[in-house]
Amino acid sequence: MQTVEELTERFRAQGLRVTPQRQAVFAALHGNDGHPTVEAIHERVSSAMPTISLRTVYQTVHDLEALGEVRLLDVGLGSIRVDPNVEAEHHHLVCTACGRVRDVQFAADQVPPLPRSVRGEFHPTSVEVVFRGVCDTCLRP
Amino acid sequence: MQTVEELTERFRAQGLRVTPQRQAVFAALHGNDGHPTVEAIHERVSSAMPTISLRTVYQTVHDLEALGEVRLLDVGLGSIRVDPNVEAEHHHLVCTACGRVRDVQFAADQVPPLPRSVRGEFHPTSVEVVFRGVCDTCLRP
DNA sequence: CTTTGTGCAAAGCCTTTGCACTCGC
DNA sequence: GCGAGTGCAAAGGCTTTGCACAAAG
Repeated sequence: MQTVEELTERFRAQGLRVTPQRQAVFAALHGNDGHPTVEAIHERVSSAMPTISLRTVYQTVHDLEALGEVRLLDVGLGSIRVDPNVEAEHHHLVCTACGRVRDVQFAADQVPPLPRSVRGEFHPTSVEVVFRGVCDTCLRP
Repeated sequence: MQTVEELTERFRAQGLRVTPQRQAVFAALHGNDGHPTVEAIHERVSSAMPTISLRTVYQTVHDLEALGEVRLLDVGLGSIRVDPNVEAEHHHLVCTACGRVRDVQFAADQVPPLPRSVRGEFHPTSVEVVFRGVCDTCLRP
């Protein structure tokens, strides 16, 4: 994801306004390699800006998604995860014990292609590989 | 998924009771190669048994999952999909236009392995590959 | 000044749950 | 009969939305 300054410019260029609240959300996500829930972003930003509402975070996150600056993941844990890593194609490891989501890269030739059996019948725009299991931290307590 | 009779026996063997409602849910799923939502199963069963409640469908579906007779998928479309195909390992094509989910098989050597970079740090129990895109039916109207 | 963003609270959607009644076993 | 299953309706998460006020451009 881009820096706060870059995002400020992109938002303005799109006719979107930039507020301190939005910049606080930008800052909370920039350089973050986690996959926070909207709630988690809200909590984090709240410490510096106690009146920010969840609504503002949801809207900012959706605007960021529309600009392609984040991806919103639904890994089946109930809440949406915000993934600020959009530069590199990657996939995910989901720990079913702690709910943490971790990125994992695939070598280009390891990304599964659409099987021949359905080529021509389905026109994919993206592939997502999700490994579910237990992370090391949860395995040895 | 197994037949209504087989499921009846398995349920009884587990100390679970078998009611006409549950058998109606079994029947709605057996031999179904779709991925209905709980709501869709409920509607379908309702035509023959108008008083069946959503609660009963949810509970039956969860019991089926506990016995490994169905898989519950969350493909990020809001509702859970019930996948009666548990015999063959397979993956999914999700049409972002109509919401339909279709099975797709991978050759054994095409299923992506956990990348070397994280081996030893994560202990997967399952891999899920989801292709998102548009199905043929939606492409040409 | 116009228009978008914000905060609050209420509503929506899907799923789960409490309770009393029913009915499998 | 005992206890799990059922139906109804209410409650629970998470996300979205209506409204009036605030503030960016």
